[in-house]
Amino acid sequence: MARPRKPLLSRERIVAAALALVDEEGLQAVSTRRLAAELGVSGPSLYNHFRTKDELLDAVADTVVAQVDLSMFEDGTRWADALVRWARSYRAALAAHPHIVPFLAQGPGRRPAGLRLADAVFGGMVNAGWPPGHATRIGAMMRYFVAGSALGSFARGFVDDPTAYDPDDYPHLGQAHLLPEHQQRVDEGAFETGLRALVDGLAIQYERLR
Amino acid sequence: MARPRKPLLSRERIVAAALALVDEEGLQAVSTRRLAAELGVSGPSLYNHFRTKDELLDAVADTVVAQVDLSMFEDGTRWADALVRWARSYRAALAAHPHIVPFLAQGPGRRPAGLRLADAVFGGMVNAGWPPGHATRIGAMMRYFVAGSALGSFARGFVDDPTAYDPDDYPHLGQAHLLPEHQQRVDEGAFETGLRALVDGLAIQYERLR
DNA sequence: ACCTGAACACCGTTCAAGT
DNA sequence: ACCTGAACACCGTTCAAGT
Repeated sequence: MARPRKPLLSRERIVAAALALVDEEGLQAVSTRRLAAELGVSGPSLYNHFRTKDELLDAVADTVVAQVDLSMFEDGTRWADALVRWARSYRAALAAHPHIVPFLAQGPGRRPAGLRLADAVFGGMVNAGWPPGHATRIGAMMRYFVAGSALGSFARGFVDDPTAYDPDDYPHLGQAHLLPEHQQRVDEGAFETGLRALVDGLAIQYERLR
Repeated sequence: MARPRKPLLSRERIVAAALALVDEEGLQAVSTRRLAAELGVSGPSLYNHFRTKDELLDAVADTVVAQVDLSMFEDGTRWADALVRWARSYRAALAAHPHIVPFLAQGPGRRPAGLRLADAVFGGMVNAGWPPGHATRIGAMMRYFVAGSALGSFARGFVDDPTAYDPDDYPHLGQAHLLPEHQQRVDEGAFETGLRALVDGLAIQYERLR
């Protein structure tokens, strides 16, 4: 076939196919050959659009982070409410694509959407009266919490098998085998509880600064 | 060579070598052939001791989690102080081996040390008077925060290059290029700030239960 | 510029063969 | 039981060749 008159691929098409594959079958399913096959081309074709597979995954990660709503840092919302709304949007964006989170959580690097996110939360906190050092730590701790919550379900981390929890070894885990079936309620409840606690705790620190 | 009179390998030796390799060169450096070479044997030999590479990594993850101190849940420490001490030990254990965290954060599964940890924190919170549902959420949210903080440095996620942060695009990131060189202070400060906020926020919820 | 097949140096895992 | 080499079906990436 060689070069077609109209390109078969584009960065956008490749990223979309890669994200679909990550979501359906996990990060390890994304091989250059497999991804190329989904797109109807041969493996090396991808290297006309991305220099390495890592650069491709960077682009995938950035489209996920680009979904996070940042408007609350510029529309006059008070800082504590802004953090809550932002954290929910941030978690929703990441939890929709959990298999890319380990990759994405390595930091923004040079990814534009990651940097915009860091810029927005830092700027929002500074404008709300937090000293820069505190603003940095708030951005960091929120990323810890959100990335950790999207990285893997707490509830689904337990096996769905009562015999896995010997009462002699684990006296308090008698109900743990029920966690997987309540996955969404447990994980969202824990996220909301933690988010509430984090923001309440920050409010105490904010008062001390006055 | 075939079978030696005394086994060349053991699960313990394999796990120790794998952990060293993960720490020095990252998870992707741990291939069966490479690991076997470090141990002076051929690749397939590992399959006499572990059924799959994943089972081997499970064992590596479990030795890391086994380092976490759980004594504060049984020595009469009050719940809030116990959570703080536990979280610090938990984070220290994971942050010492950051490359295994994405694997480990998928949940305890059937790993004994992971289950002991879940059992201890849940039992500790229930014994302190938290209702079981709250105790579950506390365990989950602490895992989110600790795993997220150990998964990747916040500070090192930024590139060490002033020109990477165009003021037109990122008006508040003028100092971001300095973050990597203060990595430890920034990350530990953010962890301590977040931990304080989480526990203070939980204390408010605890009061409401009375 | 953008695709191809061939090639290189790797993977995880299975298996028959050796002691 | 526990090691080996050979083999299978994969990897990421490079590169010369094609239009």
